[in-house]
Amino acid sequence: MPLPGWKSSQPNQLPGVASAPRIPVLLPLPLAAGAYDYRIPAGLSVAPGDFVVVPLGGRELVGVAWDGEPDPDLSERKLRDIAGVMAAPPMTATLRRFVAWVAGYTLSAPGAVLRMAMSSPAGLEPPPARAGWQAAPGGPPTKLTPGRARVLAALAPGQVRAGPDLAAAAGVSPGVIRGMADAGLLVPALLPPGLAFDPPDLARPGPVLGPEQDAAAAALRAQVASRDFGVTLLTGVTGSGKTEVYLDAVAECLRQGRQALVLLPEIALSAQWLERFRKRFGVDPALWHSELGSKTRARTWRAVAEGEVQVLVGARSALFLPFPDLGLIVVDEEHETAFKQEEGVVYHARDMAVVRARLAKASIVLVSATPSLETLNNVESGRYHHLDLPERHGAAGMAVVEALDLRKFPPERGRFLSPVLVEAIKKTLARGEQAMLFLNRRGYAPLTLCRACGHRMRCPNCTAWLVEHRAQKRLQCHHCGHAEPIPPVCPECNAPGTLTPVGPGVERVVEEATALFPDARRIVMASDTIPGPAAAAAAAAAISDRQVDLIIGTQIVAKGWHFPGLTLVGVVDADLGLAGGDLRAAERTLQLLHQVAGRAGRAEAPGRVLMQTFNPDHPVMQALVSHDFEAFMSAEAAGRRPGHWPPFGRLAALVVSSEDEREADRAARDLGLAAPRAEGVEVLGPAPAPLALLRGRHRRRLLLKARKDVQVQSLIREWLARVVLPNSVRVQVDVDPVGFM
DNA sequence: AGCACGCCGACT
DNA sequence: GTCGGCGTGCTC
Repeated sequence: MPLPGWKSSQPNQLPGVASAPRIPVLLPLPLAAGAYDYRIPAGLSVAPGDFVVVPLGGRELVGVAWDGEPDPDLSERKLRDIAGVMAAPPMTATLRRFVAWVAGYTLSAPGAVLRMAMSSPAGLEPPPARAGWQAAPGGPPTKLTPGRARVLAALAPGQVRAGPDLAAAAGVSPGVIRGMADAGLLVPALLPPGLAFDPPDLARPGPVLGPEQDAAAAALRAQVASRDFGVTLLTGVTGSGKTEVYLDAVAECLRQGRQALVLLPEIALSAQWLERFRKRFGVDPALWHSELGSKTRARTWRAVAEGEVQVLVGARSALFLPFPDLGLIVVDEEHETAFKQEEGVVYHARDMAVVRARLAKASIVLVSATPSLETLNNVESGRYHHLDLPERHGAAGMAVVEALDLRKFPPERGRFLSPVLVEAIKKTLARGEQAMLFLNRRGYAPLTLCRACGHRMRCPNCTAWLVEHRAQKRLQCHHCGHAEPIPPVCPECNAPGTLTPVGPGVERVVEEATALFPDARRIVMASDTIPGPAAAAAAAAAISDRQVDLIIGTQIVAKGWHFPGLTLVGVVDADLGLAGGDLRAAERTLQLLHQVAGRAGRAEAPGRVLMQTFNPDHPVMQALVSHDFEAFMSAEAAGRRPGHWPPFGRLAALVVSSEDEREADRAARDLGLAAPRAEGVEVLGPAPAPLALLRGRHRRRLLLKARKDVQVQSLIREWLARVVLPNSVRVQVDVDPVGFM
C-alpha cells in the first residue's frame, strides 16, 4: 500500500522543494504516446486549451496545452520549458474532447487528429495589419485635379482606407492613388482590423414555404432553440424544399447567437447552393475546403475561432474548425460516401459530426432524399427524429423512370446507346428541351486489349486496368498517378495496331453523341473538364441559360444541380455500381441513380429517365422505377440484420500492406492467427484487399465483424499489440469501412 | 512529422 | 580517405 502522496513525490526531488508546474501538451504530430509534458516556467500562465510554443528535438512547434495529469514518473531532466503562449483564442474544452474522442474511435494518434484541428498554422498568428492610405496632414492644396479632389473627399479626417477601396469610392484608377502618394498628398497608415466576413442578414424574408415545409421548419427551429443536442433526419425528394427548411434552422441558430456549420459532400460543385444561400441571407457564407489559399484559410480559421464567422459551409474537414459555440450542424446529402475520409485519420464526417454536436450541445440535421441505412436505423430505434417533406405543389411530378432492357433493345455494334434512348434524345432536342447522359466512368474506354493475343493493358502499380484518355492520347491509372502513351504495338505480342478499346467511358459517349446529334450543343462535365468551383459555376450557368442542349457527364452531374430545361436523363450503364462484392453496392447505386434521376423535369415540363440495364428486374431498378425507396431499404435491412452486418453490427477493416508480396502475406497470416476470439466477434480473412496492389503496395485485408455491444476499439488495440510486424509492413485500421479501401 | 544517427558505394 | 544514400528511432 503506497503511503498517501507517494505517487506525486518526484524521484529526484528534494524534500520540501516544490516542483515546477507541468502540463501535458498535445502536438500536431502522429505520436502514438499522445501528449508530452512540459514545464511551465515562472511568470508564464498556461491553462488547458492554450496554443503554446514548445521545443521538440531541435525545433519549436505549436501545440495545445492539454487536459489530464502530467506523468509523475517522467524525470525532471527530460522536461523542457514551454517557450510561450500564442495570442489566439484557446481551443475550447469541447473541441479538445472531440479531438480525443475521434482519436479513440478511429484508433489514430491524438496528435494526428489535432493536426486537422490546427489546419492553418498562420491562423494562430494575429491577423496582419493591412496597409491603407490617409490624407496627408496640413489640408489639401489649392489646386487639384477633379480625380484627386474626389479621392480626398472620400477620406474623412483621420480616416484610413485601403487603396482599391479608396480608388473605387472616388471613381479613379489605382494609378491616381499611387500618384497622390508619390506627391505626398496621401500617407500610408495601418487599417483598423475590420470584419473579415459579412454577417448574414436575418431580417431578410425567407421564401414562402408550404404548410408541411413550415411545420418541419418550426420543428427544427424548436430543436435549435432548445440549445441541446438532438439529431434530426430531414428527407424529401428533389425540389421538396429541404434546403429552404434547414436554412431556416440556420437563421434560428444565428438568432440564438450561436454558430452554424453546413457540411456539403463536394463544396467545389456547390455554385448553385451558394446562390440559394445568398438569396436567403444576402451575403456569402464563409467557405472551407482543401483548395482554399493559405491567406483565406488563415483569415477564415481565425474568424471562426473568434466567433466572427456565423455560418460556414465546408467539406468534411470543416468539422475540425475551432467554433467557440456551435449551435447547429447540417450534413447535406448525408448518404454521400465523399464524407468518408480514407487517408490518414480514417473517419466518417457524418458520424463524427453527430459526436461533435453531442459534445457541443448542438442540433444536427442530416439531410437526404435517399438516407443511408445507418441513419434510417437510428430513426427506427428512436435515436434520431425524422421530418419528411412531401413533394411541393406547383412542382412538376416526379420524373417517370424506366428501365431500358439492353437485351431487348441493344445498341448497334460498337455503340453504347440503345436506339430507344437515341430516339428519346432526338425528340427531346426537337422540342427544344435539354437532355443529359450519365456514365460514371471517366476517360474513353475502361479497358484496352490486344485483338491478336488478348493482352490487357494494366497498371504496373495497382490491380487495375489502364483507362484510355483519348484527348491526351494516354493510358491512365485512376488509382495512382501512372500514365503512359498508348503503345503503337501490343507490348506482349508486338502485333501492330491490334490494341482495341473495350467498353465505354464518358469520352466515348461524347464521341457517339457527336455522331448521332451533330447539331446539339454539348457540354462535358467530368472531374477533368470541370477542374474547380469557377468552372462548375460557369458550366451550370451555361446550362441554365440554355446555351447547351446535351449534357454528358460523370457523377458530378448528379450533384444537386437545378436545370429547369432538362427533361430527359439517360443512364448509359445503370448496372455499373452493382458488380463486386461490396456490402453497400446496391444501396449506393440506388442513391446515385436516384440523385441523377432527380435532375430531370423540375420546372413546368415533366421529366423522363431511361436507365440502360441488363438487369431490369434487379431490386435497385425496381425501386427506382416504382419510386419505392422505403421498400428497398427495408429489404436491404432484412438482408443485413441476420448476419449482424452494419448497421446491425460493427465492422472494422485492417489492411496490411507491404511492397513485398510475401511479406504482406506473412504479416496478414500472423495477424489472422492472433485474431481476437470472443463472444459475438468474428474475423474474416485475410484475403486480398479489393485493390490487392495499390501504388506498388500489396494489400491484404482482415475484417472484424462484431455485435453492436462489442467495444471494437479496445479489441483491435489489444490485437495489434500482440503481433510484432516488420517496419516495412503497414497496418491501416478503418473502423466502419464504407466500400473498399 | 522532422531530424539525427546509422552503416555501405562513388568521388576529391 | 570523405560525401551521401535513406533505414530506424526518438522527440516531454
